Amino acid sequence: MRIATYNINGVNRRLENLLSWLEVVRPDVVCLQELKAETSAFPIEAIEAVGYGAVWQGQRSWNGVAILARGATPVLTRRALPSDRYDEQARYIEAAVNGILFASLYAPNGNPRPGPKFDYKLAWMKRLIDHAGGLVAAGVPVVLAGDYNIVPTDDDIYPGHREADNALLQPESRVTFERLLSQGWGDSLRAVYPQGPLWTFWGYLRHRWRDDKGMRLDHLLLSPSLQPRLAAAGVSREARAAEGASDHAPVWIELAPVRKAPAATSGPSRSRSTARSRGRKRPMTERARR
DNA sequence: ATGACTATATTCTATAGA
Repeated sequence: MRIATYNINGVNRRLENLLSWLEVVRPDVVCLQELKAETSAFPIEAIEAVGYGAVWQGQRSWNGVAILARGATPVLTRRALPSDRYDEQARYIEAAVNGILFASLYAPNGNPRPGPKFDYKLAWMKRLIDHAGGLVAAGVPVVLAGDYNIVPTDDDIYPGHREADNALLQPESRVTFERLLSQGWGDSLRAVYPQGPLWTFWGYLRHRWRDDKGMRLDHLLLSPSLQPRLAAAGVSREARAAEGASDHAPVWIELAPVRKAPAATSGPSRSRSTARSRGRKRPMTERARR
């Protein structure tokens, strides 16, 4: 199952970029952010025409989130975070597809700092953490996908940057991301690529794309039960390189199918995988202790 | 300190983004 998150930066302005990317990558589920369109202006007919169903929450001018599913309509579970007093800001939508719960979230930017926008960023993240904690406690399989507007570590921004005042890098911002992970969520891109550049955003200003000076802002967090199924991950840089592209690239993961319990009549394929697991090295923690 | 770039609404200018 291929899952992607994509800050599209205007779903109507970039509809052709979105459709051509969908037709090439064919993800099973896509979480979109920054629709920049009212709910009534979401291009559902064009999206259905390439084989996707969708749920979405729009807003005039800014924000806006959606969840797309190939060959299915996601089952909506909520259109905002609980106790969200800022419902006019369309930043969260949640829906189930094939037994997995998906959230598409667009966290506040928070600049300039200090100020009310930074306060709102931290307050919104606290509401996300409260809700996410409930999802982990419930034990359901969940993917929290979206633009978190947080650079988690110094390894997630181009070297030599001068962004020290940026709300996306502040310790208070990073702590909220760490609190999420400490609930048990797995940062899937870093699970596959533990170190090194993994940019998902390159600003339009100052030739950031040409110079490959990016940041990692878009994250796919997996609930504990899904983490063993993580098979591959990547950033669709070709979409950022395209004409008229969003300033974000799509980020994707591949989840392996659920392994079925061995049936009594299982054939030769089972013995092969058993042999492979027998030859596996001992876990890192065990080796490290010696 | 400012603007550079790209978007939408407030539209020959302002606001937001990151």
